[in-house]
Amino acid sequence: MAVTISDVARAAGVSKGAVSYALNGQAGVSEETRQRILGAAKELGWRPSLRARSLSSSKAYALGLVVARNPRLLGTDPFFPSFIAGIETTLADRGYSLVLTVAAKHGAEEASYRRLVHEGRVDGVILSDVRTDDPRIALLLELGLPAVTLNRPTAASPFPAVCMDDTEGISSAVQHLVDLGHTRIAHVGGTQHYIHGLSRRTAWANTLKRNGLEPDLFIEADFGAQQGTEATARLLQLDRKPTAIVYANDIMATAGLSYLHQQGLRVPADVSITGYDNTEYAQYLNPALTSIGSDPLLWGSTAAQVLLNQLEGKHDGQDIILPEPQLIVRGSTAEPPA
Amino acid sequence: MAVTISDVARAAGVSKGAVSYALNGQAGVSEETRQRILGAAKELGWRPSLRARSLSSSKAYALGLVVARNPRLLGTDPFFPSFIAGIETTLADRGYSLVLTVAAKHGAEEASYRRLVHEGRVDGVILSDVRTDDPRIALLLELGLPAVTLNRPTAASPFPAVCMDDTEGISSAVQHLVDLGHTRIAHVGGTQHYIHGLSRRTAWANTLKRNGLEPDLFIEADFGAQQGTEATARLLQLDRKPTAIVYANDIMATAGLSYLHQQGLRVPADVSITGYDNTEYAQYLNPALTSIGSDPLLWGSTAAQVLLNQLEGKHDGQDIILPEPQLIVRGSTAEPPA
DNA sequence: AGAAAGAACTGAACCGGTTCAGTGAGGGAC
DNA sequence: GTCCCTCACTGAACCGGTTCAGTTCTTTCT
Repeated sequence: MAVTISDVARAAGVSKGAVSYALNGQAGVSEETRQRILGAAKELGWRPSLRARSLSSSKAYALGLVVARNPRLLGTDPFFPSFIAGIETTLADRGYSLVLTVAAKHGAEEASYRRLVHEGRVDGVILSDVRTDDPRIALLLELGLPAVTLNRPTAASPFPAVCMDDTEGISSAVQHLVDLGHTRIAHVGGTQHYIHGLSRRTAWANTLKRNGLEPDLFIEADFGAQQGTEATARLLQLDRKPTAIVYANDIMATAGLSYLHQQGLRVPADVSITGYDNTEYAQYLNPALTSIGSDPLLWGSTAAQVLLNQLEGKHDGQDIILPEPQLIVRGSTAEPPA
Repeated sequence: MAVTISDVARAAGVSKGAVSYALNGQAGVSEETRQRILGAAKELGWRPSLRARSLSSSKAYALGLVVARNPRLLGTDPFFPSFIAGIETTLADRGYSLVLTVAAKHGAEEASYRRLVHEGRVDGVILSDVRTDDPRIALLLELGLPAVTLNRPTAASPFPAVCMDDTEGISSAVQHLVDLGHTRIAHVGGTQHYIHGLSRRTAWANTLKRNGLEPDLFIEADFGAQQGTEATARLLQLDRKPTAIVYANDIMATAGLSYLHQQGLRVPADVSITGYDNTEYAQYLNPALTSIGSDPLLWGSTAAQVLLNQLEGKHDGQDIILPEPQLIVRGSTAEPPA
């Protein structure tokens, strides 16, 4: 079969233990012997068995990601594929793997984390889609599972966070609209239960207030196309109709755009709109969508790095702040109608 | 620490071996004893250690998926997230996990498969994005790694395939256009190197021939927006300009639509277009995009099932044929200009 | 010079399962 | 009554690493 540690030990004329020490860079072997052992290992083409290692060291050499989304809607979101790719760029280098779980139903999420722990599949998890008072924080603590969170949770969390603040992006979108002369700027927010839903709304509101405008045109939706349409419809029924709508993501903006067209409104002549995510198709919409472009790839690779460092006791516990997503102005924003 | 097989054996008054037999439903214990053992296990809350099992049984209890895509473009594709969710629905039920790998660079793909095998991370892999004469078939054979392929490869493959034929969808799109009166129907294809790129082109060509039309308006692109735009531009420069364009996916169609608008052409009044995938945003384009809707979720869950059955020796080797994706007619197709 | 400390390495236990050879009891055939 | 077979189960080896308690030899300190 495959070559084992015993083969290497025999070839190098030492004991199994010595080989283990040499491999892991631990004390207990002289530099000379270490080289001889590593030489023999190389010659024999030895790769230590991950399974044996896992068993004796109680480590999985893998990280987990639990995605709690309706599978049918998952394809909508441009975030995850890139984010996962980012995680992978880090893991591949470090000999770790990613175990991915999709929790469709609500109760399935907690069960997924429990299963990952009980089966010892992973050494830690990356917590995305953090919610206000996220119950998973307590769950992970109970399970004793190390983690890193995307953005700092509102609930007290002992885990390091990797933050990509959406404030600046949203603020500059709103400011951009104010500068164009808009005074009735609405926000179609995502689920406020998610901290990124909430923070986008807050950024929108704060920027309006800074400009002496009232942040009263708000409707909560769920980041999905359907509710994006409905929210847009409700805004149009108001007495105080908006001349600009800041959507919390591109898909809602896209659905809103479609609805506005159906109602005979021109974008941006009658209504300006902005999205968030800078989805690839955003630039091909008619008109091209002004959006805010984040960097999920960087977010993923950084989160994985922080978690691995944490596992190795090398992380200082500080949150990592990533560059803020930037506004990308395109054709969907213009001066308000006279 | 956690309760082990020895604890259960002691509690039930039998040996470790007996517990193992009882757990795995093997012969060697009487029904009475089996019940007693299972009872004791339940009482103690015993969960057999995946790691120990993996080591002694040489199995990983996990499947692998290697995605070879440029990470930046990965977010574009609505296929993978849903597909992965489908895989998960099957795996979660069977106690397996999914190990996901993203291979950014070209050489990284082979390395990924090798690593999964050498580290014993997975018991089998799902092969997506199958290419003509796909070199991975030989690689997997060399590595002795079981697999299932999405659609039947052109190269001889001993692996079972789970097929979702794109022929009918494309055919009915072309037929739909012919029925509307179009005679110059172009195809902007995806990479022909992928079997789904090739088969869509073939379906387009065959349907035209069946209707006595010449399939001469073909341009190969790479399934990406940029090349979708360029291909559209080239089609418009031809003497024999198309009045309809069948794109191999939605993102190219979307980019094409944008370009047509820029050129002052109206869709569908001047040019009809169709996509493929039925991305969520397709219905929100202006005009809404006629597309072909596949079912990645079903594809994923079925592929995982077939592979697991295969691993347990329960699969008969037959290919599985899934329902064909269907045409969804929307506003982007109409009669050709007079 | 003698004691103590440290470095280099060995041997065996251990992680928690699976599996196989072996044992003893019970039953059926002749 | 004897032989043989089957069934139910045990004990130990095994998977391939990690880790800890010892052993031996060298160095350092007083």
